[in-house]
Amino acid sequence: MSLFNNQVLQVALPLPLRRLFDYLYLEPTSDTQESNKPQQGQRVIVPFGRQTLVGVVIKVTDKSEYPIEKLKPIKALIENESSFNTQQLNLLHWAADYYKHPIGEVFASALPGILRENKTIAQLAPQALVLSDDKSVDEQLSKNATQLHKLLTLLKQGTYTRPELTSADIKSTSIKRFVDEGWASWQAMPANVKEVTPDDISGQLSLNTEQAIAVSAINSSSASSNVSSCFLLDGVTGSGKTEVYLQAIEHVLLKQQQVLVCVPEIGLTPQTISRFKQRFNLDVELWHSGMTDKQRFNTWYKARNGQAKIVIATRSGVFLPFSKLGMIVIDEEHDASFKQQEGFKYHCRSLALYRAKLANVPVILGSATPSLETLQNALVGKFHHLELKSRAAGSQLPTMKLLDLNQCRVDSGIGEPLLEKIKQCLAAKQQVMLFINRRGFAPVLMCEECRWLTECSRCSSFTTFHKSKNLLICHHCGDQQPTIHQCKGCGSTRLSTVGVGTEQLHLALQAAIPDYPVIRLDRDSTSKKGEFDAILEQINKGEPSIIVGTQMVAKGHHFPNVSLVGIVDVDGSLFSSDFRAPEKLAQLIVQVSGRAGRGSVKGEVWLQTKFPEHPVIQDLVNNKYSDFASFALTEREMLSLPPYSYQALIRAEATNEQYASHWLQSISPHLNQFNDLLVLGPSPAPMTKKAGKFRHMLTIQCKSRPYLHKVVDWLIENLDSVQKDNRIRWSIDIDPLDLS
DNA sequence: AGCACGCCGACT
DNA sequence: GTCGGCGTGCTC
Repeated sequence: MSLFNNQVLQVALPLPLRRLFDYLYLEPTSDTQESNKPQQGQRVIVPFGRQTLVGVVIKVTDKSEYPIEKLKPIKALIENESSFNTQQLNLLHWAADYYKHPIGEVFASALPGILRENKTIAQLAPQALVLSDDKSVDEQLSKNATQLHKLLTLLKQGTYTRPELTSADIKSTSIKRFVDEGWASWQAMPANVKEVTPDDISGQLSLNTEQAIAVSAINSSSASSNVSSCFLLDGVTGSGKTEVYLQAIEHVLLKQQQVLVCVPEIGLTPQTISRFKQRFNLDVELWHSGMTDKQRFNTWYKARNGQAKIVIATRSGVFLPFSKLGMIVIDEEHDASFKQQEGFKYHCRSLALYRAKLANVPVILGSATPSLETLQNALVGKFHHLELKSRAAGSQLPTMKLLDLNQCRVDSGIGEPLLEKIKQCLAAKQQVMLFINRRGFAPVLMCEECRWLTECSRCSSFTTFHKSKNLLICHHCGDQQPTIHQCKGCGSTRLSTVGVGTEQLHLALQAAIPDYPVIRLDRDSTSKKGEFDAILEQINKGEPSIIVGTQMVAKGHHFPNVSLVGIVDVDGSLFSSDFRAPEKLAQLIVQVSGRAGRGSVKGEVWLQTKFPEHPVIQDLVNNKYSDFASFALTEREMLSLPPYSYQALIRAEATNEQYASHWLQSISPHLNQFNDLLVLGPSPAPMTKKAGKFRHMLTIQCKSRPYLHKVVDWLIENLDSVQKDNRIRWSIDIDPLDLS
């Protein structure tokens, strides 16, 4: 069957299927209709089974693997232009391939929600009020209609969106009058790309030597456009990282390019935004999940037409359609929220590095506590390491105290000396903050007498106590042993679990210290909108109180009256089944140290432990983060853990507990054909929230990243034929951060 | 993922 | 006798 001029479109649909679907594109026959040549990246409406979907054209060709007579024609091209620029198309293909994720979902996740529907970009474009050519407005306006004259004067200068008019104190009745009389009309906002001049920038701070070196290193890299560079801006709290960002950004803006600033989910605070707005008299746009569809579209639109000079975004900002991207900044680059945990499990930092390479522009990764991955890249010279070691005058570090829980009475996880200290602080009208790591909590069985811990006999990690099954399970290799009741070191029967339950802490404190409020701050207590702000406001009153929180409190918020910080569950991190737990703990400690003791009172940070002589504990108390990091890197290298190896994790989910682990077990033998792989598991993951679903996982580890990817590609290609079982839901996580 | 078809249990 | 449970299979 000949297709004449008609073409086949390979279309990516928003489905969890790792394939494209072919459709016919029938050339419009009528001469009156303008011929829209389909092209890559264009959105199309297609019939799919009984439903109608919005897809993205991936390839335009003239043949199909599928019987051509069975192909359906597309319903329509949504518009006559691609929804993605070349850089995005390249990025998204790479991302789908690297993360082994269905390409349709990858493309869908890079579109603002509203464009996943049958709507054209033009019809959604922000509307601006434009003065009509008719010059008679002046005559028709009565002299004393001051409100109307005010609007007229504005419109003679340019076009304005409704919010802009509102903020210029224009009454909506005035606007209505102009539209009704035909003096002005709403039109799709023209690309209003203004040239950035030095006048748009004000309030630069003077730099110290380290900052100046950093700024000039970054600026000279973006000056020579053929060298793309990545910088690790490694600066302690208060060392002025933001000023370095701002001055590097300034340089890029003056070249008339755009800047993307990625921040952690909770990092988008009003303080951050206002710092940018104060410095730059330009469009600073936002991009995060709390925005409405319309707001998100507007940011997307302005990134695309070049009007947005700076976009401050959470992780998905890396997909925005910048027309002239000049630099990417990833602030707090170690933050785990840059990795998406659900669905398309990409890491914003990795995609930013690739995108910057495509655009030939620099990336700045900023942190006071760089991830070991990033630090390793700096060590081997892949990233330029810029260090800011001197901190601004006036801020002093808090004192670190180790509380040996073997030496005191402990009640509900709080050692008596800490409880006393808490009471003292409250009496002195100060605030106390207590941290607890709820995530990744896995109880390890420990001997109370000699502090021996239950170890896995097959690998060097500790086993997790599963009370319900009465088993000791190694979450690293999946090995299961019956629970022991006697210590293998000294024979004692006094075995207990390491780590504190979280729920009781809040209650126990309330009971122990009834005269002061105990404020809980975590995901559970702040799920509703506005709740978080209300709690923050209460804390900011500065009245004596105890704040109990997870890591989310440590980031970005300044509580001026906190003088004591307690980290309740240090041991849980030391013996966690997650090899990254000590790294996270070290980052947390540095972060909370920046929170304790602002103003006149010198702060204290207390760490509670039953293992005061543990090398990691000693390192954390006595040394800087950089010392801890190099120690930790050595250990990772010895154990061949990331970043000295690469991991892919297969998660399987089923309604029956056995299905998932059996299925994964049957996968393992097929991996024997590949050499130099370490296959760990299957091991159980903690139960999902959805009742009745059981999850297990299998980790594949390899020293070569390309080889690991080859293996995973083979698996995906063959999983269904080799091990067909549709009672199983499986997913792949490349470079997993959360091993639970 | 949807959305159908399909074959067995407790309802008017 | 039907409504509806979710197992199975397909979508260009």
